[in-house]
Amino acid sequence: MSIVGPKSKLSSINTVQVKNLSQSKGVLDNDIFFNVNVDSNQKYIICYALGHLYGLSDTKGSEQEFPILYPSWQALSWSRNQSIKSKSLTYKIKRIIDELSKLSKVATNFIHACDYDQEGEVIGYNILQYACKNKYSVSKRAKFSSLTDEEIRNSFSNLLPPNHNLKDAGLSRHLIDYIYGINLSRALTNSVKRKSNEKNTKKFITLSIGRVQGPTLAFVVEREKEILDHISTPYWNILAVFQKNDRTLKAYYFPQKIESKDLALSIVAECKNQLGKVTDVLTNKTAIKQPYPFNIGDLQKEAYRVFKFSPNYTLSVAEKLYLDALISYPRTSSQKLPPSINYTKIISNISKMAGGLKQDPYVEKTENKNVLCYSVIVSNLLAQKSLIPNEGKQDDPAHPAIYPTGQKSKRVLDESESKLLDLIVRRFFATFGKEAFYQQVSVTIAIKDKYIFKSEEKKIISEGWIEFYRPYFDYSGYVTTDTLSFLKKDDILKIVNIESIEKTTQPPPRFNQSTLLQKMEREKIGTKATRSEIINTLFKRNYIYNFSTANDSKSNRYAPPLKKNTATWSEMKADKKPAIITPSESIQNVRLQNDPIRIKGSSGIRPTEMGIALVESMKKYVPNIVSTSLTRTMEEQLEQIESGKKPSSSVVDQAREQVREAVKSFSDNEDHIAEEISQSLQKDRRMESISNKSRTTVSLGACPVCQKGKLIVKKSTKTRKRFAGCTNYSSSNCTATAPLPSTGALRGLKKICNECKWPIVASTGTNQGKRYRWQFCINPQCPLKKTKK
DNA sequence: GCAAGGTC
Repeated sequence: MSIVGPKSKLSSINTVQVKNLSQSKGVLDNDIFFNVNVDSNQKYIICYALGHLYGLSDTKGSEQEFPILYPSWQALSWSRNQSIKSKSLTYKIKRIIDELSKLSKVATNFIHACDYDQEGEVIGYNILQYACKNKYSVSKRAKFSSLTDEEIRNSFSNLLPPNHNLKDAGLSRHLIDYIYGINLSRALTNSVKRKSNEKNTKKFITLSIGRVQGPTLAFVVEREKEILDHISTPYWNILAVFQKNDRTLKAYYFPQKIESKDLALSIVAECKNQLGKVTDVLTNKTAIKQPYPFNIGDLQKEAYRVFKFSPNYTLSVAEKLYLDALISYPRTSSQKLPPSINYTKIISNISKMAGGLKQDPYVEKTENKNVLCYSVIVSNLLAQKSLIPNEGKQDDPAHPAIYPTGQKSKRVLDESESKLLDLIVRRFFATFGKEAFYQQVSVTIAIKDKYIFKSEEKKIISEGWIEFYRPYFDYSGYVTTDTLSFLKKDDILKIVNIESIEKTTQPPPRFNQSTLLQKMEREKIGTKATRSEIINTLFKRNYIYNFSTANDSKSNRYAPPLKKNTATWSEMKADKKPAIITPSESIQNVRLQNDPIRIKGSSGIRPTEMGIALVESMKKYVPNIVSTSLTRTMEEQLEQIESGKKPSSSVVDQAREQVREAVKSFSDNEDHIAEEISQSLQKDRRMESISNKSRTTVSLGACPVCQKGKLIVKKSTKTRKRFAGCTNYSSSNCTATAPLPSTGALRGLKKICNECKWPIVASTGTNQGKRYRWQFCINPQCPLKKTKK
């Protein structure tokens, strides 16, 4: 038998030729096992894994003392923390493990054919050890990197012994991440829990930190510090408007940035009412290369840019498209498209799938004639002499870049799915297109032979691939009609207007989800498949939040107190314990800072007070965990394990020792840490409640029970569902409540029910895609409702 | 239940 990695691999093994499955019917689960003939006299039963089937866990039953330094491998289907969402996955894992252990009893040989990398080695190792009962050392290893017939056949006829070093490196990675992550997360959570027990506040939160979470959060905190520390300094530009005959053009004084106002004003005065002379007109033609095919990171960045999809959302939508066989495997880092995927076939298939289908949203859109529909692009491409994609440097041992399969969808895709698929299809087309060109005109104008003004503009002169990618190409920075090329050298121009413009230096921009992801990629933390998830975790933990400035039309979301010179920030600089803020002071701060205009910098991700407090505490007590150096040194050591220069035990023991020390310094300073974090937590909560109050509450009408309060829409802290409750709940214990529909807009109608006097409410709903409105008495006990029955 | 890493 042999075990390959993900199920997606089987489709390529299929190309080796999957033999008739009937012979195994009734014996083997055909969903899981495949009978394969690799060469004439060898038969294999092939099975796929679903990523990891086993995971590290606090050893069952025996409660290990904290910190947990010796976790053990358990089947993932047994672990308790499976969310409802992944129940079917848990079930599948269980089935695969069961089937594998049954089959392993009668198998004669074992071949490990997962990805030939650390994680792949561990996946297969665990299956061979636990499901098949200690078969790793007797197993053989198939090593192939590209999934071609030839390579797979080759690897099966040249099987290798298992790579113990690779396996050890992989197991160590798991152990180190677990030991650091679980123990420090628990230490954090517990310290805050103890603190809140003291104060008798029952609210309980989960905190977490890890090798990737830590540095990622630190990136956001450091950037925020840079922004708030930024001192704006003024500088000046000089803008002149020149005229020749009836045409005008704008040009900036060069060098553009002028540090002193006096200098700027004197230049303006010198140039006023003078004539300008064109000293140079330069015309350049530059190519705009075709884009690379998408890997997952590039897709996430592009989908963020054009649709504002979060990276995590993009991955989830791409996954759906993949499971429906509309695109290839999305979790890839490759920017390459091997010819074996058959470009021509895919391209012509896309043309077939186009004909007015959902997949080609532009086919009949008359309002946007500039966007080409698939069939036009396809005939365009097929008419080309050759089809060669413009590939990027990045590669992936296991998968090619993301490409559309050209298959028709069997179901109606929702809006996001259609959008993402269209993006992938057009990107795929674009990589095969012709180079585009723009023309750049640069004009230099001199006044009194002394003052230089420059103007330049770019115009696309040959669209090439951009034609295919039109709805998504970023045209900003290009002009559609040029305003400069009419100029010739030695032309004399009149100055129509000249003025100095005051500007100020700007702090660096805040990260958004896309740029944070790029930062993680650059720093090489996390993996292609997990980065976006980790950003999501930081949001979930309330370490970071999206902040929009007043300039953004979108919601002015809750902005926690963060201002230079508040206790937290001065503390950050002085590296000492924060001063206690008196309630009145902090409320004032809150009000001031809740006004988004008061917060410096651009829209984007900001750390919450808790996120800042966490990074600051960790910097003091476990600096490793918020620095990329942990990943760096870990990777160096894993390499040494892999090359046999170091035993894994010494590396893992070192991690154990470090965590033991960290946990100790943590408990020695627990009071400080807990104090800082719970204070920050309270600040964040206060902010949230203030911003909740400032957010418009939806009033449904007067409370019929206490007659004094109003019924408003509230959100249950437990179920997160909304319900109607009385505003006097906290002040005079009015417990009037009523259930509300979970979706749709709600509005009080200022009408009351004739029968029970409860408010009548209007709501909107959708039924089979159609919107409708309805009105109802919200009292669940209304007599009218009973008589109807 | 907390990590990070696979994947349906």
